[in-house]
Amino acid sequence: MTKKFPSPEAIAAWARLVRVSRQLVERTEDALKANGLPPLAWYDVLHELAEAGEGGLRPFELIDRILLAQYSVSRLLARLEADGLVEKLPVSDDGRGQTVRITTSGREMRRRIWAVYGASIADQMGDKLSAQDLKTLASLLGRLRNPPISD
Amino acid sequence: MTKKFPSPEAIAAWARLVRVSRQLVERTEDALKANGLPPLAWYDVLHELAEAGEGGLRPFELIDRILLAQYSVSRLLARLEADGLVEKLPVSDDGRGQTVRITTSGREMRRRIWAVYGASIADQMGDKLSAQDLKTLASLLGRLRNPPISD
DNA sequence: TCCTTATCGATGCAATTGCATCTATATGGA
DNA sequence: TCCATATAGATGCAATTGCATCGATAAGGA
Repeated sequence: MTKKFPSPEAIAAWARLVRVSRQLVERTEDALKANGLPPLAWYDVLHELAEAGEGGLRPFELIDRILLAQYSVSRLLARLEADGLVEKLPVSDDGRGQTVRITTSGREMRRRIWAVYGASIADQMGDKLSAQDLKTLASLLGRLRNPPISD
Repeated sequence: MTKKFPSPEAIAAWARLVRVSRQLVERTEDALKANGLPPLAWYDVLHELAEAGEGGLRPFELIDRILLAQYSVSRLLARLEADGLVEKLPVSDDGRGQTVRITTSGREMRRRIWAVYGASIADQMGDKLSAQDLKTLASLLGRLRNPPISD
């Protein structure tokens, strides 16, 4: 960690970034709760698994994609399985592991969550900034990532 | 909640925003932990109280400034008090309430946290974007806020 | 004054999270 | 083959969080 201090612009941008993202996520979580739906993290997993298709994903692959701790994923999957939204299959060539696949009702739940989640994104982002501004925003944010995304 | 779907640009910007802010905050929290310092939330409170000066702040005023639930603030203040970083004073004209004031060691702790926090902001934001880009970013984010900030 | 309602802050309890560690299997070298 | 080490995933326990509610004081109207 370099020993130095941030510019006023960096501080202002940081504060905005942290505040705004918290507010947006919170509003979305509230909307989900209000509709009796599970938290965003569930969507993230269901989304990744839906993308992965029939082959499913190993839990450790999921850890890379959604950024959660190993134990968080382990428990999240246990809850999803208990709700019948995913199924765990033993994997032939690695006795330690398993493959997680989304079920039909998992896909159904994903759709129901998206109805609320997508609307929340539209309300909170699409309605506030033009397509051009959204691209600029994404690009600037991409440069903050680690590793940065140039696009 | 309007029933509609977000544009691809809105989805991309949302994903970036959520991911990047999570990553940045996480790295900062890790840096604090690595230096044996308390979480960011402590800094937020100490910062607000330092700004407020001798008069201190009522807990409910703190709730407005840092966006935390009432019970979170109540417990956070209890921990800060237990660590001698803040002190609670009865308030004369309202028997229900109290005034919270930062102590000398609270100011000291704030400085120590800032040494790490500020460096993290500089590393993660100041070094990645120009002052102009940081202003653009803050401005775009401001328009996502509720209520929006025009600047 | 009395009563109803609102506000301030704390807290019991259940659920969730974080940390450390565990079990089981895999891998690679002697 | 045997052993040391690494990786996959689960879990016990303590700390933290979220929800609901509580106790206490305040405010406002009848």
